[in-house]
Amino acid sequence: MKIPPVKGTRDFYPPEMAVRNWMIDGWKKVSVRNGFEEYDGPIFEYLKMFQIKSGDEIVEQLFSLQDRGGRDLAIRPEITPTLARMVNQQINSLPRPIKWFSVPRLCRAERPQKGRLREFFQWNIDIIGVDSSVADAELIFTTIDYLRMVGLTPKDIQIRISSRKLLAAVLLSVGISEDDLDVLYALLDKKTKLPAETFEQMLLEKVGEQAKADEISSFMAVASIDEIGQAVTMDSDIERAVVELETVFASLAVMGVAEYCVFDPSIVRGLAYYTGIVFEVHGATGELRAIAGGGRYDNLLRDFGGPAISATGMGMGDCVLELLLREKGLLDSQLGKRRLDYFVTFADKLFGGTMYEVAAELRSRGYSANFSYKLGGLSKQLKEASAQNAAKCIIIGQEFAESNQLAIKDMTTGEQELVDYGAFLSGLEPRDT
RNA sequence: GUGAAAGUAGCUCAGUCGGUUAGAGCACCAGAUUGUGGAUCUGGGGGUCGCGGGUUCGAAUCCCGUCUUUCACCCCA
Repeated sequence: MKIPPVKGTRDFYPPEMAVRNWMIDGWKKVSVRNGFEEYDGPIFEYLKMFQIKSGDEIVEQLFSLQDRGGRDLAIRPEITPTLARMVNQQINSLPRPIKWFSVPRLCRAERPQKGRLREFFQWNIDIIGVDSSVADAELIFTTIDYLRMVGLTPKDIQIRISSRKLLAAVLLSVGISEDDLDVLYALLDKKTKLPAETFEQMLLEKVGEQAKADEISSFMAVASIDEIGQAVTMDSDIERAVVELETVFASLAVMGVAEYCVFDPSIVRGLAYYTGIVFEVHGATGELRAIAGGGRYDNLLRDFGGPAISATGMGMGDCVLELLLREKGLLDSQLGKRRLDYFVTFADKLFGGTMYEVAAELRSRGYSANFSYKLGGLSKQLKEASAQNAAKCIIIGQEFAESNQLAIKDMTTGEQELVDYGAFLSGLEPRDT
C-alpha cells in the first residue's frame, strides 16, 4: 500500500536539504555575530500554553493530541510561548540583556497555499529586558544583516516600520475608546489588502463618524514621520511615540541600513500582542506575503505568569524567503553543490584492498572520500567520480606496485601527477575530524 | 472552514470522436569502453492513467464521490 506524504508537509531530498541547511546556517551565523545565543524547547507543549494569548481561532489551527495520561498537548505553532516559559523559569539568574535566537520547526493546521505550509522552519530572535528602542533597532538590523548577506538589496525588499504606541495614541486622540482599539487594529492591518473604497467604508462603520474616519485615514496615508504633525493633532503621547520612532530610524541610519527601512503607518500586525515598534519585511513587488515580521511585546513574560519585563522579537519563515530567493536567482548561485574531496579508484583489481586503505586514511584525516562498489574498469570509476562531483581522483595502478606512487588527478583541470603515498598523506593539511 | 482549476513513468508533458498491447523528452541503469571522467550513440527497466464507484459491448477519455496539489478567500501567532 502506497502512503502519500501528509498534506502541507515537505520531503527534503538531498537537494532540498541542502537549501534548508544553507538557509538555517545563515540564520545561525548572523544570529551569533549579532550577539545572540541559541536556545530550543520541546516540539510539543501543554495545549493551554497556546491558548493564553489567543482565541479559539488559533486553537483550531493547532495540531493537538492527548497523551496516554490524558494530558492535552499541542505541537508548537510558534516558539514565543516556550521562550516566555523558559525565561520566566530562570528569570532571576539569567544575565541581562537576554539576546536569544532559535530556529524551531513549527506546525500549523492551516490550509496550505503559496508560501504557507503546515510544517515549516522559522528563525526567531528576541531581546528581553531592554526597554530602550535601541533593542528594536538592533533586531531590525540583525534581520537586515541576514537578508543583505544572502544578496537581497533595498530594491528587492523593504522593512516597513511603525509603532503600535503611535497608532494607539492617534486613535485615542481621535476619540476612539480604549476598548475598541483591538478591533480597529485588525481592520487597519487589512488596509493594504482591501480595495481603498471597501476599506473606507468598513472604517466608517467601525468608528461611526466621518470626521474620525477621515482623520484615521489621513494618518494611515502619511508617507514619512515628518508629515504626522500635518495629518493629526499632536499631543504628548503622540509626540513621545514619534520621538521613539525617530530614534529607531536614526539608529538604523547609523548602522548603515537606512536604505532598507521605511516608515509605514499601515503596518499594524494582526493581534493585540504588540505594544510598541512593529515591522514587517516585504518583497518590493508586494506579490508575496510578508517575509518576516516582529515588534515589541512588553507584556509577554507577565502574560505567562512572570514579571513585567519588556521584550522585542522577530520571526522569519523559510517558505516565503525561499520563494523570494528563487525568484531573484539568489539560491542556485550561492548554494554549493555536493562536493567530494577525493574519489579513490584502481586501475587493476589487484589494488582493490589498497583502495579501501587509502579511502580510510583520507577519511580519518577529515577528508570526504568515496570509491566505487562496482568492479568496473577505470573509465567507469572516473565516470562515477564525476557524477559525485569529486574534486580529485586518486588512481592506484602499476606505479603503486613499483614505487609506492599514487596518481592524483585534478577533476577540474584534468591534470594528473604522481606522488609518493607516504609523502601524499603527510602533505595533507590537517582537518577537523 | 469557503470557492475555482488540475492530477497519465522519478520530472515536464502528448494521448484524435469512447475503440487493439498508453507514448515522447529529461532522469535512472547497462553496453559501446579491462589505465582515464563530463560528450555521443545503442539498448533496458520503470504505469492499478490519484483512488473508489457509475454509464457503456468497450473508459486515461463521459458522470458522481473522494484524496492530493495549485490559486483565490478566511486567518496569519
